[in-house]
Amino acid sequence: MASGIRMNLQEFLPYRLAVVAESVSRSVAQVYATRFSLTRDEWRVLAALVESGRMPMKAAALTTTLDKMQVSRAVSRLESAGLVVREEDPGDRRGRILMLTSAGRGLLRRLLPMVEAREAFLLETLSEDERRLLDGLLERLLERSQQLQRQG
Amino acid sequence: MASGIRMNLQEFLPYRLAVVAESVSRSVAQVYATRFSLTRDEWRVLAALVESGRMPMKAAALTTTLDKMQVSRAVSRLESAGLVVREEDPGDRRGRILMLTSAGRGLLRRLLPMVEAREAFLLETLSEDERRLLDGLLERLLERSQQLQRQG
DNA sequence: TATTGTTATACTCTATAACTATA
DNA sequence: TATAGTTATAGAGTATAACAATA
Repeated sequence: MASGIRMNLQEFLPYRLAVVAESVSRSVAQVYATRFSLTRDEWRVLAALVESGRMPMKAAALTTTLDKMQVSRAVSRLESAGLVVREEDPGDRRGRILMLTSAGRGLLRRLLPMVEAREAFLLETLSEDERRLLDGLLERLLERSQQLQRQG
Repeated sequence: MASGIRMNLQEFLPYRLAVVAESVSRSVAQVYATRFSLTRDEWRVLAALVESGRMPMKAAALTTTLDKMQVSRAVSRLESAGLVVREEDPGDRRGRILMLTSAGRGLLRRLLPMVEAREAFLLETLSEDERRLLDGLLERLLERSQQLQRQG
């Protein structure tokens, strides 16, 4: 072509990944946002709490890959909605521990099956081998992209 | 566990995809945002113009998966920066045709090698077979997620 | 001195829709 | 009536940093 430069956006991996991730994200957000009035950050914090029902805020930030400010704000809203409470951490009085309330557990009991049904629908088209492979490929891409970000 | 409900956020596909896509996106944005002061939307519009150097705005919206408003704003900024111009479409006077300026082409000639080097670094860890497979898996996930979004 | 969590601020992005000019 | 593009506006999300309490 005239310009002597090339680029096909459609085949550019970062673009493809962004488009797919955004579409997948929207398909799940339809459940937690539209039907349960949760933001993505609130949903992530709740999801992090499913396993044990309690977690230090610091740990919630790590497992959700949100920063402390995003967690702090999401938790404020969740607490106002009566879905979680914050209590003091006796081991480190700077920290606070998040706990699901029974209302929070109730919401998750209704929400999780819907969200997991959507994930199952997405995964239906992939064989077991393909799922494992996808997982490994994503992991490698994550590591490489983090390496690029560190080197600036 | 006490709650009788389960969910491991780390293994939840929509979450994993979002985390990887965001990290990959940031690793590329370091180039176009930090070094060339472009937003993601501006970068996408420019990338769409690489192949032929000109394109109707409507087509740019389709190939970038941005909506017409996002394209309109990105193009306004790109035009202020002297990187593209809009001219009338003689075939349909509602439409306008985007054209790269020589400054735009010059910027792309400097930017593309850097961006493509990053993509190459990301892809280095994948074999040819794995790249093809990843592409197919992403395509299937995209279709399925669009299906979920349509059904609401 | 460093860390946890909160708050403030400014900035960007997003969603919706009204508006114009054409078709 | 419908479409291409622009503009307006309000709401969400993001980035940075200052701050209080504690380690």
